[in-house]
Amino acid sequence: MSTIARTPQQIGNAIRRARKRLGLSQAELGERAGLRQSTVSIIETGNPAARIDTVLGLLAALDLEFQVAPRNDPAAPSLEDILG
Amino acid sequence: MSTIARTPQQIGNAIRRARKRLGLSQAELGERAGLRQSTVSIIETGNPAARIDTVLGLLAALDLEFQVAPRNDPAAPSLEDILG
DNA sequence: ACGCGTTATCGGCATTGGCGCATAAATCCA
DNA sequence: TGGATTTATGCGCCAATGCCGATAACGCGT
Repeated sequence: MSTIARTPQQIGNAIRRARKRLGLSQAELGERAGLRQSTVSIIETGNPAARIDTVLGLLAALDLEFQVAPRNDPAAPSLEDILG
Repeated sequence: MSTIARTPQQIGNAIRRARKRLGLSQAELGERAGLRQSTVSIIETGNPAARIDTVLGLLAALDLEFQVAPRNDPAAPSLEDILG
C-alpha cells in the first residue's frame, strides 16, 4: 500500500504516521537518519524547502521509499486526501 | 506503473525519461514548472540537495506524483534498478 | 496538579539552492 | 560536415537549509 505525496505537507504527514507506527520519537528517528530532532520536526510539519536527500534519508530510516507514478493512476489510494 | 526513487539520481532519471516521453526540452519543462533550464538540468543529473518543492513542481508539470510505499513492496517495479 | 517525555522554536553560523545573465559543451539532423 | 537545438557550467546574489546549543510549549499518564 502506498500514499500519495504531492505536497511537502503530505510527505510530512506520511513520515509522521510511519514514525508513530514504529513507536519512534522524532529524536530516535533523527538518530537513525543522522538528523537533528528539530529538523525532523520541521520536515514533518511540511517544510517546502527541505532538501530532497534529507527527506530520502528519513524515508530510508523508516523502510519506506518514493515511487514516481502517473497522477491519474486509478490504483493510487488517496488516504492522504481524506486525512490531510 | 511506477518506478522506484530512492536516490536523487533515480529521481532525476525518472524525470528525464518522463520529459523525453512527452517530447519536451529542459527549457520547456522548466517553463511549465516555473524553473530555469539550468535548474532542470542539475536536478535531472541527480542533485542531492535539491529542494523538495522544486522536485514536486517538476513532477506536477509532468503529470507525475510521488507515492510513499514500503521498501519491500513486492509489487514495486524495478525498472530503475536495471536501467540505472 | 505535577512531572516527564515529546515536539516546536530560538539565535548564530556555514553551506548551498535557484535566480539572473551568459557561455561552453554535447547532440541531433539535414 | 556545418549549423542549430539542447544540455551542462560559470560567477555573483539573496534567501533559506540544517547544523550546534538551548529552551519554550505541548501532551500524556499517574
